[in-house]
Amino acid sequence: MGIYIGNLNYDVTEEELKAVLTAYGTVQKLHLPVDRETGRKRGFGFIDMANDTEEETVISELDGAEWMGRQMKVNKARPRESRPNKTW
DNA sequence: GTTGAGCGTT
Repeated sequence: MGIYIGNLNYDVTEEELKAVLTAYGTVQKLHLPVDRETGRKRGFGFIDMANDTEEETVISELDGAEWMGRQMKVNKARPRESRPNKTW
């Protein structure tokens, strides 16, 4: 299970995000999705920590924390497969 | 400005 981070500043980059997360553990994966049709940032991201303990630490330390001028929402991520229905 | 990809079908 990865971690979901929402309400990010749209200008935040992967390396900036990773720099923050590294302070609480080992970042294994990091993903900042971009809108597939427009190519713009979406203001949220996903990360994977080395273990559950670090995961909990990141969530408890960063959820609701103000960063880059906005309060991050940090939580356990949901499975990717659960896609809302698209027309196709 | 809050849950990732890919393919118009894996």
